[in-house]
Amino acid sequence: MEQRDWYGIRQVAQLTGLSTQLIRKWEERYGAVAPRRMENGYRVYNAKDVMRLKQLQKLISEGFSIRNAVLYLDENKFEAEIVTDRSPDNLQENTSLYTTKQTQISQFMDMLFAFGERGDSSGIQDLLQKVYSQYGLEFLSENLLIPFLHEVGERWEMRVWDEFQEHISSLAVRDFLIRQYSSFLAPQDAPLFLAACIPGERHEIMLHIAMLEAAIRGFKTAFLGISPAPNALEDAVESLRPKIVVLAMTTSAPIDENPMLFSDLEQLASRYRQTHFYIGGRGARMHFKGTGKWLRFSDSLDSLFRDIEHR
Amino acid sequence: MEQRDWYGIRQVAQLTGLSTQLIRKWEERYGAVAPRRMENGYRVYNAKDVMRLKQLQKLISEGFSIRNAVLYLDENKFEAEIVTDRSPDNLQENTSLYTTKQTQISQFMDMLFAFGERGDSSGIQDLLQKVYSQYGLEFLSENLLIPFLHEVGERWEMRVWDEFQEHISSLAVRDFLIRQYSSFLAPQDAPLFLAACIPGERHEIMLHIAMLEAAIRGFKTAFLGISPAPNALEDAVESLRPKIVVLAMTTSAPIDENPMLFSDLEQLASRYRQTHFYIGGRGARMHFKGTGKWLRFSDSLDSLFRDIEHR
DNA sequence: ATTATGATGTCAAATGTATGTATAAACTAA
DNA sequence: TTAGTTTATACATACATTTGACATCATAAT
Repeated sequence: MEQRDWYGIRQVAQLTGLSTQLIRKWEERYGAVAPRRMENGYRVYNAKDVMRLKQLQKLISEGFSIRNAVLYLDENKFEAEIVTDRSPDNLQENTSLYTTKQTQISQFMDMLFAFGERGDSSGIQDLLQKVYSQYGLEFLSENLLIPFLHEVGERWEMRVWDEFQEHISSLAVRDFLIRQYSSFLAPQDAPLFLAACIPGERHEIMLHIAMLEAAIRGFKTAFLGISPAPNALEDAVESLRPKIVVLAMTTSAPIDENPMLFSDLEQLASRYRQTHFYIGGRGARMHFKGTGKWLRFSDSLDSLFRDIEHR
Repeated sequence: MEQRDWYGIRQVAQLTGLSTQLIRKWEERYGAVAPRRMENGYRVYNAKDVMRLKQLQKLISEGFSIRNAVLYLDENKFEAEIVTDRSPDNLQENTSLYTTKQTQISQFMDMLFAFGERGDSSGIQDLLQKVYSQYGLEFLSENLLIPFLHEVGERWEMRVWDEFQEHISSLAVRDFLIRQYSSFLAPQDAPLFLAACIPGERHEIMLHIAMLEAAIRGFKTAFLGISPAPNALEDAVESLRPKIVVLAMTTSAPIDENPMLFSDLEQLASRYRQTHFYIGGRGARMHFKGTGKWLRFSDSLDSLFRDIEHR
């Protein structure tokens, strides 16, 4: 999920904006987090711990005391694990101890498709919530979200599913993601992550996944939305001065409509060198051959951040 | 109302606008509420307590004394849910309260526009959250959301705002609404409320407001999304058998593209008589003259539900 | 008209709790 | 050494609770 899967207390402090002492006190007094320890006793945090701290900050900003915020999160965690038995009727849940991770994934997928088939948006969202809080975003995203969205699209194109099934399923995923990333509190001076669909593009969901990842990493996020006019992107960059701009291009349509698209963007990127411009998606992978100097291709935030570090 | 069912006195004060001292005094003197206590003696309120305090405020604003308001609520414990416009003994015209509310609204609006101006999505969402929990959806929707969205559109058309400011502001409102209504858990067998944009229509936000209202009223909600193909709506109705279908049509574009639109929909509606079909929005108000037999015009869920009852 | 009474919101003091920060002493790593 | 981590303790500020006082105002009694 992150560049690294563990953090020292100092890094956690920097990522959350909390002091190291406070992080320890929250652990001691309220059980806010439960980091593992190295042999020497040093605390070792994982990405989930960092997320939890950020969620606590968000709750505090909404009027919770830290004590109650922890209670609240723990309560919801409990609820999230009970939800398991809301499986559709035509599937009986197999809670055998011998289920491997693979079979569990395919069980989740089956449930998702069953929910989507009957247009049960909240069923989808509850399941995603459960998997998310149990296994984290990386697992959820790679093993469930992306394959699910992909096959939902397939089923629609193959006429296996009606359009409404595709729409409701996609929107359920979108709504889930929106709920997640708006539960993080980013510090005022955090760098900005701007996500936008390329003119002519209408698939926004991958961007929401990226935004959730960015929010977890401590960015403020802004979403420019579907198909903004060409100059809207420039206006936004000019005003917001984001650290990163990510553009989605899942189909070939945009390049058909405007063959100059990439060079236009490259030129825009060259004018704002404080901002890193990336383009991603299937459409971009197919057509964006020349790795531009200022506009680059990236399919995952992981590779994106690696790229930034090596610039 | 919310998923969570306990609040500290601080949050209750924030939610109701009462001071913590007053909340305690009301409890001590009149038994206004009876919160449980934590081990340390701190008060723990539940959603009912908060509701009750809000009802008391409403009664006081209508002229009741606090003492009588409590007595009134206790006497009418079972019908007290609807305490709307009951005339009190000594009704005094309190214009001061009204004007302060007016200035408060315009203050909120100013803040919203300030946030929107700098593309601060989470600023918008936090403010909406505050107003929502303090004054409820009706107030928020009528006095802030709809005027705000309206003027955001204006500013964009008048070139006062750039497109990105319009997009980010609208999306912030959308995300806020999505977060709200997905926090409602409707029972499995609740009637379904299906919202969809008419083919050619791309404004989805009003539908999200409607969905939130429906969720509050206990409906399961489903959102079919932007511009579904003509048959997608029929497929969805056929499969999901919603109790209510609401269609949004804010512009005139759809009727220009397909002059038969209304009669097509009327025909669809006539085939599913268990389902109530409504169409709303500025575009519909302008063009939908003949009040159809099965497809009807409605601009608010209030009027919609009144209409259903009188059918 | 003046006074007494009661209702109500606000304030203050005394006491305990919650929470963020600071320091000391021991230990670890580079 | 020097900087960072650990535990433990101390402390200040903010917050919660109880109790009672007080000012204001409307209403009833004088």
